[in-house]
Amino acid sequence: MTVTSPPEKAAKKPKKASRPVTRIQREKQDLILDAALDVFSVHGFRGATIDQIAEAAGMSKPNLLYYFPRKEEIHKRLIADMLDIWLAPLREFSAEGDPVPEIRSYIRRKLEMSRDFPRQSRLFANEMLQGAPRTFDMLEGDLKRLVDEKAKILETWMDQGKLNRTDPYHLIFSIWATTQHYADFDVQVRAVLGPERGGEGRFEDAARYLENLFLHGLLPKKS
Amino acid sequence: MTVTSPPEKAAKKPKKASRPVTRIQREKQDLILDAALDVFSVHGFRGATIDQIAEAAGMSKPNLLYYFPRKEEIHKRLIADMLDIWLAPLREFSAEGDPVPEIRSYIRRKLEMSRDFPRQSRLFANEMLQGAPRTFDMLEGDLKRLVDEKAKILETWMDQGKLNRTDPYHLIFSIWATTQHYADFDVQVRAVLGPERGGEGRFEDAARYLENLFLHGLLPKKS
DNA sequence: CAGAAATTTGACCAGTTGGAAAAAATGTTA
DNA sequence: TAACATTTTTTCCAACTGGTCAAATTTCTG
Repeated sequence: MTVTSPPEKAAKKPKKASRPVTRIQREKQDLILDAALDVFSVHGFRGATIDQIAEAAGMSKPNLLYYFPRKEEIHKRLIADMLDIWLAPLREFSAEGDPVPEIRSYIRRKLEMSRDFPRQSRLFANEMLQGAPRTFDMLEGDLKRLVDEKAKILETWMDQGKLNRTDPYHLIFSIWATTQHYADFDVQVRAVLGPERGGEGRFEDAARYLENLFLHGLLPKKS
Repeated sequence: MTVTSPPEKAAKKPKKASRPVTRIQREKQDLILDAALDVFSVHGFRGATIDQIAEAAGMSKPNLLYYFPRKEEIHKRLIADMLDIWLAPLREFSAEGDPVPEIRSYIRRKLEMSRDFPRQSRLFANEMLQGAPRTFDMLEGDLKRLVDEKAKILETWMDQGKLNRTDPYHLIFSIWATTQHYADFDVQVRAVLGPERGGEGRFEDAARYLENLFLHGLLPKKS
């Protein structure tokens, strides 16, 4: 059973000696990425269209495709940029300090990310909901290693009696979940809090509540 | 400037005396809804196609459209069904009991929902990420009222010294966030836990961890 | 300013999408 | 089983989709 050789995928793209990236290129690429973040973070990869992104970026579709030859290219780039920003707080989580300030500031930082980069959070959430088709390797690799490392730090603190003995992985999950909630479920949070309490102050309220929850729990000490 | 009268939208649909729904209708509708839940929960409304759903349901597109004349109809129905299931645990949250068993069982129940109805959770998450275009009224209405009511119960317990004084709204958010995380971010949870700890047992681990966190926090009592 | 390089545009295309219409097939029931 | 209602399939459509291509325009550089 003979088979005609499959059509070679146009080898990588020439990119002759990769030209030095002009001012216009940087500007337009940033414009596109910003617009694409708006669209992808709301509609996911499948639900977003190049036309939508081009319109949001104020340019024609072929013009956009001049900078990013395919839709997936833009998405890949956004995911990579996002992961960098997103994992920074966890990377800073250090064995040096004491658990209280360390955990407290980790929560603060993650909450600030939700406040300042909500679109990135939603982009990531969308990717997870879809089963991480373009991120799975990274989750199993870099992320797992990073979490394993930080979990060990937490366990050390538990051994030293500085923290209640508990599952360090689920501890990390619960910090992720509670902080990212304010970006991913923003509409719900606002709707439930109503106009008065749903303003910018909600992040300060959340920070105070979460610090308290994570450090002391809900039950009075002398229970 | 005269304008031709706009084309009347085909008045509602006759549905002559709404026929009594046959056996086949029920069966096929359930089949479609199940398939649609698979697709919508992963790709969101925009990202899902009728073809995909029809294929997943094992029928042709026009056949599917015979039961649900438009895509949005299916989605609307799924959202309504989901909200019913999803809010049941909160409705059961009662002022009668004591805070400890009440909160503990709320967490358990929400976690069981994430385990048993992950697709519904993701459908809801998708809707929130998109800014709740088809759910917003419900969030501001029914949901807000329900949460207001339960927040009052929590405040009563705080007044009685049975709970630490803290923000009851953010308390509810944190329970939602931590429990739904196991459905919405399932891939991530599994990837990070690895093959051994990422099995079915992860829900039991999570339940134990979360009960502990919410009741006692992370710091040892005699801090 | 001329020429080259970079950027933008308009026309186009094949495949997909949500959906309509009518004919064909299959139940249901008197 | 004939007459009727329900269900399914076939065919079709206009709009949208991701993407190509060559020509036109703009920007940069000597």
